[in-house]
Amino acid sequence: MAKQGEQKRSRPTIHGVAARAGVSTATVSKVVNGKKTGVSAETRRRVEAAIREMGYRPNRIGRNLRTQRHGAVGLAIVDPSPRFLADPFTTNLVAGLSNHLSKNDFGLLLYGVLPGRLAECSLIRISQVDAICLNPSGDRAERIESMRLVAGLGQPLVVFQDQPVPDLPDACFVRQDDHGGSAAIARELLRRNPRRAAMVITDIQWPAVENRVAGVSEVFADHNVTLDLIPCDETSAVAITDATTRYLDRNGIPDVIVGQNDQIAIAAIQVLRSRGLRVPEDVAVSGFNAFPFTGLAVPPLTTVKSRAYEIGVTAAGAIIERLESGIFSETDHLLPLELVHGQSI
Amino acid sequence: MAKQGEQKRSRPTIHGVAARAGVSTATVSKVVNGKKTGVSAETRRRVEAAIREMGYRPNRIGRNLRTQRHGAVGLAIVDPSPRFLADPFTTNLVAGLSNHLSKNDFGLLLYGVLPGRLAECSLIRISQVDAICLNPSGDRAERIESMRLVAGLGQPLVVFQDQPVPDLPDACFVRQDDHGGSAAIARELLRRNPRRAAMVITDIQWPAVENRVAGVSEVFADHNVTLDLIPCDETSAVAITDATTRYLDRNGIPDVIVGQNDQIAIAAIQVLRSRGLRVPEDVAVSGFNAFPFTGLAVPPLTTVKSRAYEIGVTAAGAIIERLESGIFSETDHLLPLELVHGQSI
DNA sequence: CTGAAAGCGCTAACAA
DNA sequence: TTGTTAGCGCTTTCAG
Repeated sequence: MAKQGEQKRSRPTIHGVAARAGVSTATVSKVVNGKKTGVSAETRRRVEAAIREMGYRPNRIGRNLRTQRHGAVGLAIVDPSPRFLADPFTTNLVAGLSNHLSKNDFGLLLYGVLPGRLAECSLIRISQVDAICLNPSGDRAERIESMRLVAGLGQPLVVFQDQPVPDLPDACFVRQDDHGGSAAIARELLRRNPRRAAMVITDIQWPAVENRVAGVSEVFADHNVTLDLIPCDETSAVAITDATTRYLDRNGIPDVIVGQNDQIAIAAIQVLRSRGLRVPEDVAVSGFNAFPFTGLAVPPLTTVKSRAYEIGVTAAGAIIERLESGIFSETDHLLPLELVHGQSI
Repeated sequence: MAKQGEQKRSRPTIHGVAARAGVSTATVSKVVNGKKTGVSAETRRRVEAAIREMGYRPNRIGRNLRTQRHGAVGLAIVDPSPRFLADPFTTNLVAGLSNHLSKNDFGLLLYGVLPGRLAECSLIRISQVDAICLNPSGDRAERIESMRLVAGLGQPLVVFQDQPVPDLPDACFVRQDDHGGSAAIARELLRRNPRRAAMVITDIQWPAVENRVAGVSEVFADHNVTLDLIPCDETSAVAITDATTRYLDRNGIPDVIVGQNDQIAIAAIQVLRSRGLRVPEDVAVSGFNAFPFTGLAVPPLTTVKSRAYEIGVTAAGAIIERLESGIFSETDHLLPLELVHGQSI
């Protein structure tokens, strides 16, 4: 007696619901999973009532074991800082990914990983997910190593922002055209007929940074504009202003300053203004990303609108489709970017 | 024949390993789980060899089903915006929570939830985590409703930033002393002998905002300082500057402007400067949060250093302990805050 | 020290 | 339409 029906204050299972509704577990399962067919309206009502009364919530583990699906996607963000969500680009990407996944009843398992420690991450070691997303950093070789490590798990892989690696078996790349975007910025800057430009960039090697530098240097090289790179720790406002100040002290004032992102551009503008220089009259400055808050810069930045949120959404869509069809129908999603005209050039 | 031993290119299971090593699954399980006792050295070696040769990795789901543990914690962030990770406070909290959880081999399942839609979230509908964290918003009644909804699930609950609700059974509150911090800010502002103050706040009702408003108003009320509230959409720089501008046009220039956070304070400073007003000479301005990048403000903000990352870490610690001991040893963690002296007051 | 066996909660054939 | 049943991969008694 008192074996199944009288469950002893532990959480109700499908058996308890079945007993209460006077049906079999199979029927409850059909109702829970919204199967349209195979259950009479009357039975369905009884089951739904039992579910409500008992506060039954299906246990995902049982379902997972049976279906061999986890209903979750993992995201590893490789970042040297424990504050791996500091950049608005990343947070917008995560929001887009998470929202679109949960719309399809997938969860997002979030991991920040220090460079070189990917293999130790519990996402790789133990967590079971249906697909893994990777936001790699470091130089291209390190990034490829990360991708291969994850690809070796034999799970669908989505890589953000990096150039496709052709021989990864079950992988998909989702990125925006940072190269084209920064080339557009550079062309805009050419109107100032610059002779010398400085580009302030992070000292972390993100693929996006490489592409933005490449886009700018190619355009400038074609027009004999010298390009100096100023690397710094972009997470610290002081570090940016210090590095910029040091550059100006040593090299004099360039004709244009290219910010690798808007925060950097704003910091550069601060430095210039503190020296009594006017933007854009004396020095033109450009940003990158155009997230809402950077609209506050004075003067308004000429920048490029990044599409981080859409990258997340696109990735989620690709994963859902891959999981349903068994294959990534498209393995390289490249989102085009557009210039935002401000008054800083 | 060919039933268990010859597994057909799918991942090896504990049965395959057992067959190969010529032992039972129970023995393999002991070896896999590092049980020190109950397995002879010789047997252990054979099993380990089989594991290596077959590249066996235990399936987490099977283990979970048996142990009734999910190895994951859920976080629901209630936010009217789909960009639920826009605020640095939230992202720091998430980073701290995620990092400390994964250090203990727990995953973090992240959900952005629209107000009033919590019940529809799969985190709530389906049992898939060992504990739930809630970052509530809305007015106190709505927040309490959210808490009760989650608490009704019978899972350990951690609530961020809100005032404790005494009768929630298995819950723990983790928050910082926004009230005390903003009172400190207000006392600092009193040095300017203000008669009238304006506080620019978000139009979303976060508990932190309530506390910050309360801390400021109490101090000001004691000293007969009028306090006007200026609500606006803080995610948009333009909305902040518009609301502030409108206020100044209608009410004239207050003696001090209290920003509910640093972004808002910076926007307010922009507005004041564009009118030729000096900060702090003509108007004192204060911020809140002191995340790295806001050090860039001119003049440097007088603000309060928030401890979002530590809130996340504290919550993770509380959850781990709760899961091990069966009870939250402390149900209210209140982190003290400190003033950061800048030059904006 | 080792193995047989009983499930953990759920789904999906298949049978009725 | 509904129920019976056989597992999914694993851990854990308990008996040998």
